[in-house]
Amino acid sequence: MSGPVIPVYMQIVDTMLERIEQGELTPGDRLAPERALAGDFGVNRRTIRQALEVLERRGLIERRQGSGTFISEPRMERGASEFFHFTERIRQRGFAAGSEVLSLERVVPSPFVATELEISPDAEIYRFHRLRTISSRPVLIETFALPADLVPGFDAFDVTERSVYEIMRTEYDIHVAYARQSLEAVALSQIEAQWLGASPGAPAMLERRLAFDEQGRPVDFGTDLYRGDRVRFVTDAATVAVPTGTEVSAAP
Amino acid sequence: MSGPVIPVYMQIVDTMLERIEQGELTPGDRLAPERALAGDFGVNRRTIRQALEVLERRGLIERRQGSGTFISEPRMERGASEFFHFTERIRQRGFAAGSEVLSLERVVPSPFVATELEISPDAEIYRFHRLRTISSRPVLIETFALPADLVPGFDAFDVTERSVYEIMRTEYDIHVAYARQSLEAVALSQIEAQWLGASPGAPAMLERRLAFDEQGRPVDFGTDLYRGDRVRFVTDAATVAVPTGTEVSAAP
DNA sequence: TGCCATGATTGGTATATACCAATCTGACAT
DNA sequence: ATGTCAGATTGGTATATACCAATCATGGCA
Repeated sequence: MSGPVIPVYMQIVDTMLERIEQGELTPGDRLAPERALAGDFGVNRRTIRQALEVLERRGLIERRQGSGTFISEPRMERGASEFFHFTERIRQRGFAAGSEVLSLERVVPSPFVATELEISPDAEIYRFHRLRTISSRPVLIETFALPADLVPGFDAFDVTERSVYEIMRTEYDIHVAYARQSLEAVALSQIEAQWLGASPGAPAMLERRLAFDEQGRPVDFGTDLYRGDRVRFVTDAATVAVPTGTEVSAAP
Repeated sequence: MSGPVIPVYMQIVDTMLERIEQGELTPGDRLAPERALAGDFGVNRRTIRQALEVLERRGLIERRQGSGTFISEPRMERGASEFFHFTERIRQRGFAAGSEVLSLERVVPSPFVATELEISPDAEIYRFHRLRTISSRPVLIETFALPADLVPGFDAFDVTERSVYEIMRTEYDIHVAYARQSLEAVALSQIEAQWLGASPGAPAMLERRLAFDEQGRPVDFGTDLYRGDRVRFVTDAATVAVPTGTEVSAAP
C-alpha cells in the first residue's frame, strides 16, 4: 500500500543525479563500468543500462563503446538568466513591460503533465497563467506548472512583480539550467483571444517548454502564447552544422 | 568480409520507415502488438522494443500502455537556427521529401528587395516559388530572390531536384555562409492556402531570410511559409547560439 | 626508443523468460 | 439501457545469459 511505484532504474537515475549534485561526480569523470554498477546496485546490467539511457537522453552523460561512460559538460548555454528574462529585454528596448496574474491555483495535474514533470499522478502542482504586456498592450500569455513539492508555499510570492525563476532560485535554491522548447504556429481560442485582445482564430506563436534544473530534474512545464502580430523571433543562422537533438542518428 | 554490420533492430526500423513511407501505415494506425511483431520478424520482443524506442525518439510513433502503439501525425521538426537541408532532414526521418516549382522568372525587383540585396534598382533578379511536400502533403512554400548578375543562366538548372544553395555552390562558386532570419506567426492568404491545401486564415509560420556568402554579400532574399499544423521548431538550449539566440522584439 | 600485435576492458546487441501496470472488452447484474 | 467488475490484451520493468565491436593497455620486438 506504499505510494507510487518508482521503477528501479528511475531510482538509480535519482541516485546518480544526487551524486552529480553532491559533486561526487564532476564533468569529465568516468563512471564505473556497467557491469560494476550492476553489482554495486545489486541489479541486472540491463537495468543499469536503462538508467544510463535516461541520463544520456538528458545530456548528462556520454557513452563511448570500448572506453566508458563519462559525465558531460553541463549544457548551460542560453541559460535561464539570459533567455527567460522578458522584462529586462523589453525595458532595454525602451518599452514598458507589464504583468498580470490571470490565475494561480494548487491542483492535481493531468497524467500527461505529471509524466512530463516526473512526479506521481496524485502529487500536486502550482499552475498559473500570467499576461505580459508591452506599453500596456497584451503580448503573451505564460503558463506554468511547478511541482508543489519543490516550491511549497509558492503562492505566497508576488508573481506580478517578480520573475518565476528568480523566486525559485532565491527562495527555493532551484536553479533552472536549461529547457527543451519548441515553437509552432497556432490559432487563438476564444478565451485566449479575449485575454490578448485579439480575434479568435488569429495567428499566434506557441512555445512549449520543459525546464530542468542543474541536476536535470524537470522543474517547470508550460507554454508561452504570443500574439502573432506583436512578436518576431530572431533566429540568425550560420551554415555550420548544428548538433541539435533533432538530428537523427542511430545512436540515441 | 561482409559489408557494414547493421543491427537487427535498425533493420527493423528501416522496414517500418518504408512501410510508413509507402503508405502501408498512416497516422493514427495501430501497430501490431510487440509480441506479434516479434513473431513476424522472427526476433525477440526485446529487439522489437529497441526498434520502437528509436521510432519513438524520432517522434514517429506513440506508445500507450495497455492500449497499443500508434503512428503519430508527421510533423517536420527543425532547430530554429538551422535553415539548410530540408530534403536530407526529412528523408532521415523516413518520409518522402517532394518538391514542385510554382514559378520561376527573371524580373526587376521592387525597390525594397533591391535595397536588401544591395543591388541597383534596375538590376534583375531570379525570383521563384517552390512548394515542398512531405509524404506528398504540402508543408511549406519557399520564395527566393537571387541577384541575376551573380547567377547568370540560373533558370537552366532544375530546382525541382537540386538544392538552390547547392547549385549556387557548385555552379557559381557562391558559398552561402550566414543568414539573418526571423520567425513570426501569420494567417494564410487565399492563394497561399490553396497551394498548401489549407484554409485561408489558417495559422502559419513565416520565416524571413536574408542570406550572405562568405564575403558578406547578400545573395538571397526570401521567405519560407510553413503550414502551422505540420511543423515545429525546436529551440532547445542544447544548440549553442548564444550570440544570435532567439530574441523577442516588439513588432512595429 | 618506438612501433605494433594481442589480449583485456567496456559498451552494444540479442535471446529467453517472467511478472507488473494500464487499458480495453464484454458478460452480467441492476 | 446502464453501470460494474472480471478477465484478456498490451506495453513496462526486471532478471539471467551470451556474444559482438570498439577501445585501451601491456609487453615483446625491431
